[in-house]
Amino acid sequence: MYKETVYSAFNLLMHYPPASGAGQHPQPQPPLHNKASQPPHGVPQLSPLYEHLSSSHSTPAPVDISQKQVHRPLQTSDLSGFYSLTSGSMGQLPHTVSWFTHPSLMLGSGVPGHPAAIPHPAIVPPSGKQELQPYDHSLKTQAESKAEKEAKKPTIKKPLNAFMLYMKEMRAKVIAECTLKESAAINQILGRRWHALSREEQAKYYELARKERQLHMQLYPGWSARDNYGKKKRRSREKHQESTTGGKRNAFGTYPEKAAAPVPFLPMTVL
DNA sequence: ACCCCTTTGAAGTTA
DNA sequence: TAACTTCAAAGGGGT
Repeated sequence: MYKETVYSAFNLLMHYPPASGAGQHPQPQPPLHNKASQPPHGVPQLSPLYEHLSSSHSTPAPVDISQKQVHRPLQTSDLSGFYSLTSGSMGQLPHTVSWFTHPSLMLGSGVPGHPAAIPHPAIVPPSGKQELQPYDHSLKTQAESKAEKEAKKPTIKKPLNAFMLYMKEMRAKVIAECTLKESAAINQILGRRWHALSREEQAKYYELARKERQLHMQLYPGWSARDNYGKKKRRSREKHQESTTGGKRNAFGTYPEKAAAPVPFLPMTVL
């Protein structure tokens, strides 16, 4: 039973129907939450990463889920075993490890007694911390307890986009290449590197992100990005606009008018 | 302790 | 429908 679950989850991950339109630029992609939407344009066929996996990995025969009826939404527990089994070996894969190590895919919520039976990292308490000990709820009004109940609902995080996946994979490398530790500076470098990537290289991450969104949709069918709106404490809108939309985003989606924070001296290879 | 910074992209909201 | 806003990750810095 456990093995079956692991295999079916693995097959699901390995054999999502690839998108059509190979060779074009991967963006923009239509929203996947739109059920009527077509597969994204420009996303290549299964990336070399997955070809490598399907050809060399000693797994059961592939199952084409496009031909297979899915009778219920994929459950987190369906994939928990997958994570615990694969998280080690997948680290040796070429190109990237993010697909298999990304929190949204590290679905380890529930193999009882298994050392890897950790909560799904995409589902976190709203505060991101351990919950406090309960106290006397009878002292609260109904509205208060309802609000608290709502607040205690675990937060399902957004799936990572292509750039986030790229950052996750490359951050350690950039940090190793320079002495910087500050994430803001690292992210500036990663942003430049992202633009320096070829379309094919970027396409790999767009494809991963697309799969991630698909998996997220199956795991959490009713979830909407709106669910997390307002959960972060943010500074006042006025101040925020000042810093982010003081200038319009350019074609690259950045804010050219804004004075870029100086990046300390770095070797040319880093930038 | 907790928000800000900084990046891009997806998705939600507003006009 | 275009423009705008929010949130995903990360971790040092600032309050």
